[in-house]
Amino acid sequence: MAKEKHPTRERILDAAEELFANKGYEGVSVRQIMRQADADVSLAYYHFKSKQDLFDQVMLRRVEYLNSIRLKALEAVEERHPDDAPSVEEIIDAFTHPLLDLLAKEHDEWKYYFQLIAQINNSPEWGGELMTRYFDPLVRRFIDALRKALPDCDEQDLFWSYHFLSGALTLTFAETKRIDNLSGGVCRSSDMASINERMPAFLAAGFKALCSR
Amino acid sequence: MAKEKHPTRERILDAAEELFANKGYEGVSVRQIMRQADADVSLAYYHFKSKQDLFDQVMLRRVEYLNSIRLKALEAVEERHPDDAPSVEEIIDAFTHPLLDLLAKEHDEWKYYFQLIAQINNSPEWGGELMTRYFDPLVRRFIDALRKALPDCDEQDLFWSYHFLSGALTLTFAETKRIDNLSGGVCRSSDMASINERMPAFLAAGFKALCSR
DNA sequence: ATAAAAATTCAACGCTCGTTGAATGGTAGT
DNA sequence: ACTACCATTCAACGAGCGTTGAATTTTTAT
Repeated sequence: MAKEKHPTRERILDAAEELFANKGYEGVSVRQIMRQADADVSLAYYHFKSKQDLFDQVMLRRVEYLNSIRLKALEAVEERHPDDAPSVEEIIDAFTHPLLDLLAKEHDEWKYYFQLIAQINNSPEWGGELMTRYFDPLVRRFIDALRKALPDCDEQDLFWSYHFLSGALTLTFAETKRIDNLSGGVCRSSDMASINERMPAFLAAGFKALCSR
Repeated sequence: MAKEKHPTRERILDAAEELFANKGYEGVSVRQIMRQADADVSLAYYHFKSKQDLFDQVMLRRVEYLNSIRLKALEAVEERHPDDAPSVEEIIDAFTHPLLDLLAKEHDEWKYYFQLIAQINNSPEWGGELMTRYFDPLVRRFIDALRKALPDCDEQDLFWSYHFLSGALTLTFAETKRIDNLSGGVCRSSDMASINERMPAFLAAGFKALCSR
């Protein structure tokens, strides 16, 4: 496993990320995290202020990079269309593709982070606030782009469409293997290439259907 | 509040349902549940075998009724089409409408149960297994109906489409208020009528787009 | 080599956790 | 009135919780 490559602080973040993703914030103790990180319990409180702070740092570690690559993907699409508006599908693809590509890598570096986001997005307690805090500016940027691509779209239709998109995307992150059972092995939760092929088309059709009623 | 109407066992289930939905299974203690149910801690272990059993009974209490009304809705749609196949939108509507109607009631009887389902569906740990156990027969029935409505659809496209549907639907259950913030008040998470108007059309367009590529 | 700073270890705090067993009250049938 | 039986209360168990302070080792800078 060669765990000793990383400095302690990162090993703690790695362990916390994986365990929070699997069991939820309350389902994991600091002691369990530090056991997995192979370090003394009190080191958690040397490197972080509290369990909650550790959780926050797990979230923050990756969120900026995530937002930056998604913004770049959107800007690239827009630069490809200096005159007209990009298609709905292109915009949605810029929103989802960067994430699914990270998940498609053979190592698990991003897997647990996205599982965590899936849980947060669907948590009545923290879902609204955390997702807003971390992703709102980027999401507004994408919705602006979609509004331009669908100039006659009612605002409610636009936001509800994004809501459906968000649900479909984050359930994909959870990788619960439900679809593996349901499909009898025809589909696999971890098969991001298949999702990449299908999700933007599926969602773009939904946007267009709602916004041109 | 007039809590004393219900027998103890139901009061415990009510309290557990609400607290599990808000904080997750591990985020709530049996003591908290019994405090909210206004009963002694040990009564939890008189009426239920363990905390896990209490959770299971919370799930089981409503799942049969849920499956029965959704099956009836599908059968009603099919009876309306004795010769041809029902439309994709009608089938999806039968899948979602009964649930959203329960959520639309002014009291909160069903709210917490659906929030719980939203969390479970997106939980890497239990999501696949629990959802499969409780909803698989019904879901297979609906997918069969959709397959008939989309006879040329590839199996992978069909299952992935259902996956996107499931994500969109369960995020709606979570009622995280994220869309309230994002839309600046234009949309409200609790506005099931608005979702009822839009979700079947959105998802049906997605199914059709994927299945006729 | 030495002093300062960073990282790690050890022991412990008060508290809550899930769970249990034994004692008590209430209610129905005889 | 007596007896079962169902429902509830009370007290407690060992274990694990988040967190802290002080002592110790390791690294860095002079």
